[in-house]
Amino acid sequence: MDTSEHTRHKDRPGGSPAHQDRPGGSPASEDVPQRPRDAQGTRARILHAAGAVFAERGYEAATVRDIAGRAGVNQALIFRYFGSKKALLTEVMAQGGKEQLSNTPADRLFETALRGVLVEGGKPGTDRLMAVYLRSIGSADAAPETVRALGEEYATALASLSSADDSKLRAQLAMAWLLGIGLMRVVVGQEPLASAEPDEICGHVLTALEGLLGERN
Amino acid sequence: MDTSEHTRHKDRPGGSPAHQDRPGGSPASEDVPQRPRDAQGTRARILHAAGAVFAERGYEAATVRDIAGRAGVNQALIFRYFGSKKALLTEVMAQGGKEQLSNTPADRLFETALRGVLVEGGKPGTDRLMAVYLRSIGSADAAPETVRALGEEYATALASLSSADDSKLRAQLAMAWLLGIGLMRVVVGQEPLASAEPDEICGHVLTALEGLLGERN
DNA sequence: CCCTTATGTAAGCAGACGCTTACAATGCTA
DNA sequence: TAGCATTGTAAGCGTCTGCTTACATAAGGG
Repeated sequence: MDTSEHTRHKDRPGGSPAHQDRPGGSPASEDVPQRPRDAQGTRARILHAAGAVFAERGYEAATVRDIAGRAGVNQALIFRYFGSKKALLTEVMAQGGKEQLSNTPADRLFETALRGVLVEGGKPGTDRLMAVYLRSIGSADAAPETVRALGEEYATALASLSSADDSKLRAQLAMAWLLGIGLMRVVVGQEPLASAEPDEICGHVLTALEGLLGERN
Repeated sequence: MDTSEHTRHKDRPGGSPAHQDRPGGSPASEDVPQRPRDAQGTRARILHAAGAVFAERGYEAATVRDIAGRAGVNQALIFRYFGSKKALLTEVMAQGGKEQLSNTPADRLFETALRGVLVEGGKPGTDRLMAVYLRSIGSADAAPETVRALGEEYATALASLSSADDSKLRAQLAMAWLLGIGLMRVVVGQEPLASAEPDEICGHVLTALEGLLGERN
């Protein structure tokens, strides 16, 4: 069928040996103009590119050749640094997952996460972790496990807000809503949900969940 | 190293030439004991097998060889009857999608759909249409389109319950919750959500959504 | 009976895939 | 300068994929 559809970054054209300068807005860019043999930098570039490709195509449709091409790196390095494609996905998912959890008080956690989905999910600039989750959840078995583990922690934190005996179930229902909204916006793109203002969605959802999460019983 | 990750149904084991009689508990089995050249029956068997395989593995991970094997049919027939793997998915998704919509009054629609997800989604016996949606939504571009179209109709019907000016957005939020719950139960399998009683979940969700869907403003 | 059409089968094609291997640079240290 | 581990590269291996082709049956009609 298609075989084409996405731009094939063939390879570096001529004899120029591989280094292609700093790609630009790297974080806290050192003054070092060229670092031709930088393991950490290469690892980071691979991780970043992998996040982007997984977010765009999902785990199965993404290829290590695509990732290597986007990172400007030989694909053999992916296996040197990460071992396998699956391990790469796991690493991508693991990075940055728990930061929000430890930096946010429980009673602000849900709204923060929801706004994260609403804002971060769509823009191509951000790391789009949620898109990786949503697009890969059906295929790779690593994805459901990671989502389950991460969701477990969110739900536990969220459950502490309610003293109901089924507080965990309630918290998981709230998390499920969050995921569903992300799915509809990012992957399905259903209107008017996909273009609605985060504030409006937040208002509706938080109002509806008031009883579920906050009630004394 | 593994490269495999999921059980590979290698191929038909021995020299036995692929025929393998009527598998037994086929749905509403006609009395016809053997119909060696039955186009409609073959088509139906392929569709049924495709639904099962797509539901279990998702679109990308499912192979036409798997589907053909499960249907007890030569894989070339899949392309004769459906043209392509993607067209097969579309057909699988299209079947039975709108029946519920036309058979259910709007004010019972959401609960009916929700219970459908909660009951049908898990059991391996049923056709598990929801599982196909959830597992394939990230990969095949046919899936998001179908989900969007179907969700559009559900949301429109649901929106008629509210006279709010953003009633459609509200309805889509409700549908998103439904999808998210299905995702968490069927694909992720997060406990205690995955094993919770449909009645309990229904109660929580319907209570929370009362204001969203029913309110006069 | 042959001819045509519908149905099923066996084999394979061309390409993409994850991953490996053999080897060239590079930098560090002694 | 020699030795060595680290980092990067080119090429390909074996397998799987969706899909096609050439051919075997079966039914039906003249």
